Amino acid sequence: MTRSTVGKPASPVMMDAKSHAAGFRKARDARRSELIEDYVELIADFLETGGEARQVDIAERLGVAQPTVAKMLTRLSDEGLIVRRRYRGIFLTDEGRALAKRTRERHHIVETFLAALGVSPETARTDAEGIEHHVSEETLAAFKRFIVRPGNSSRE
Amino acid sequence: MTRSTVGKPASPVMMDAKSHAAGFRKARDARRSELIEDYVELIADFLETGGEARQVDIAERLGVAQPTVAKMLTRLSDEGLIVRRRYRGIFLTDEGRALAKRTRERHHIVETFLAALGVSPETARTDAEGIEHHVSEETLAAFKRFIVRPGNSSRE
DNA sequence: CAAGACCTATAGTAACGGCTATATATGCTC
DNA sequence: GAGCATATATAGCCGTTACTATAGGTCTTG
Ligand SMILES: [Mn+2]
Ligand SMILES: [Mn+2]
Ligand SMILES: [Mn+2]
Ligand SMILES: [Mn+2]
Repeated sequence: MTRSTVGKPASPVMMDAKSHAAGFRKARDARRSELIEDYVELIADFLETGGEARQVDIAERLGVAQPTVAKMLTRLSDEGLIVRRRYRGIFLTDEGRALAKRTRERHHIVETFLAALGVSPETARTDAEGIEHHVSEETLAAFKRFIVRPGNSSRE
Repeated sequence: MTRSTVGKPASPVMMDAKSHAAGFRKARDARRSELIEDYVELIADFLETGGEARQVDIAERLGVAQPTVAKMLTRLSDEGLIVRRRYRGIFLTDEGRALAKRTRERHHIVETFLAALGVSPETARTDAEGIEHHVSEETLAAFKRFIVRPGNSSRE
């Protein structure tokens, strides 16, 4: 419609539509992998803290019902990230282990960064749980730099 | 590390299950409001940059199909955030406008923060689109502090 | 004012992620 | 080894967010 902007008070211009859409798309993609990442990371936690990764344990940790976990595990299994051994627990494939490693490192960096920024440990933990999935490599690098030398991150 | 037990190679302990679950729950809740926030913010952008907020425009910006927008708008309308005027575009209710304001401020702070941290404008924009929805008030305050005085964020 | 362009609505489908209820398999204990 | 407790699987439901295809309005323009 582009009605003639005569007396209008300097309306700022929106960003390029294509870039905007690309940003939203990326966020949607991240949303789709959030759960997978959390599951794989959690399973790795269980396995490496000496315990087994059983459905009931995972369900309790995530705060969801056991059948919800069962269904999700089918998806993880379909994607080749885990192996299920009935009544023996869940195990990670090589691919799953690799994803868990990356994911956990990223999670740790995000949480540590928030704490370094002055956020309380409790909030850092909570916020990191969601933020982690939307942090690009570049931003992650910036977080790392800040953790090492707070205050030296951007000023040249 | 608690290397008390013999043989076993220092298995660290997982955090409290209840807190863990609470964190996941909060992230899930945030996920449910992500879309609503993005829509309302985007509609406000359209309206305040002199244009109209039409379904086709919104669809293009978000990178989704028009019927997807139509359905989502029904939800926004049901929740009292918008008013639809056929062929005249979408308008925000008072409640919608209030949500848009909060959301946009938060978005802006997150993006500005990332840039201040040394992240490229492009990446800052992209990452902020996802991160914004998972940033608590406390973290937002920390971001603001950093923007004002980079490097002075974590001192008491 | 009629045609066509453009916008919106609706129908039908699918994947995902959650739930409850219930069936079945396994492991433990006596 | 039988019984019971526990873990897992399955069925069926729902809401959300996407899609395509298509029908139906409205606006503009020749
Ligand atoms: Mn995580
Ligand atoms: Mn997470
Ligand atoms: Mn936003
Ligand atoms: Mn967003």
